[in-house]
Amino acid sequence: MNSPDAFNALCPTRQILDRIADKWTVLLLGLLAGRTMRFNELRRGVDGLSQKVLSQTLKSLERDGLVTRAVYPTVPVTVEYAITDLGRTLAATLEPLRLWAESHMNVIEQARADFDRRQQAAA
Amino acid sequence: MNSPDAFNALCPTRQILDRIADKWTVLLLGLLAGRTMRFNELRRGVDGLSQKVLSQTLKSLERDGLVTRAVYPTVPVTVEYAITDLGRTLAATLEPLRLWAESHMNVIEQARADFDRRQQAAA
DNA sequence: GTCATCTGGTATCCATTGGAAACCTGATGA
DNA sequence: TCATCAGGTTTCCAATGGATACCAGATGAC
Repeated sequence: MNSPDAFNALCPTRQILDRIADKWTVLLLGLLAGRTMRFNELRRGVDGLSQKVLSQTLKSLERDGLVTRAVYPTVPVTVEYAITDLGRTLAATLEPLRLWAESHMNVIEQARADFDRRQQAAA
Repeated sequence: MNSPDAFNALCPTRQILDRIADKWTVLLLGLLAGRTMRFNELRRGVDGLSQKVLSQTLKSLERDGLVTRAVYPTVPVTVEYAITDLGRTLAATLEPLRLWAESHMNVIEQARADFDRRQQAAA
């Protein structure tokens, strides 16, 4: 048995990395790490996330054992999504990513402006 | 000026998160954190990454100030990509992600098998 | 009685993206 | 004279993404 290696396209970790290195996953697990939430609540919490993609993303998170899905036969139906212990370990890994983006926003925007100006000058 | 918030679709951090939460970015910065590398060297290092996408990804990493690109007029031409200090802070944030994928591979695969079996049983 | 509303989805359609493969330049070696 | 190298760009097709419409089933407003 070979050791896991995400640099190898055939290693299962590659596909796992593909799923977890995803902006919607980062944001959804960020919310669910705080508390259990309902479908439309998640949708409202993550601006710009369509119903279709939310549904797909939650399904794959559930399949991977990162969240659980509970249906309550109320009217209208209530569906609650909760993070699992495994999901919590991933959320702890993903949170720094969101925080990095937020704290380096200005530096990145400056770098982009500089790059674009150089490109402009070269043309 | 509002504080950065990746949950808001219009915040620049959302777009930044979209770029950094990407499997190719994780793997490329993982390699470049080790040492400066050439174009085809990176391609060989990241199995399954096409030339087109490598070129695009490197270009956006350069624009964001995460890597630098140096061209040497040898024959054939030599192009070296090096990580920047800013890129190094991101690489440090992304590495745990790759390690998480590698260390939880078995748990995830087990969860998937369980899920699929339950789905099968329900059908 | 009838219509609009709620939830948690699917179904459909089109635009964007991704990957595979071919092509390109320009010099060099067989 | 032809193949080869690096570092791309171009082209083509398949897969994904997002916007929108639709669905069930009950409930509340009118």
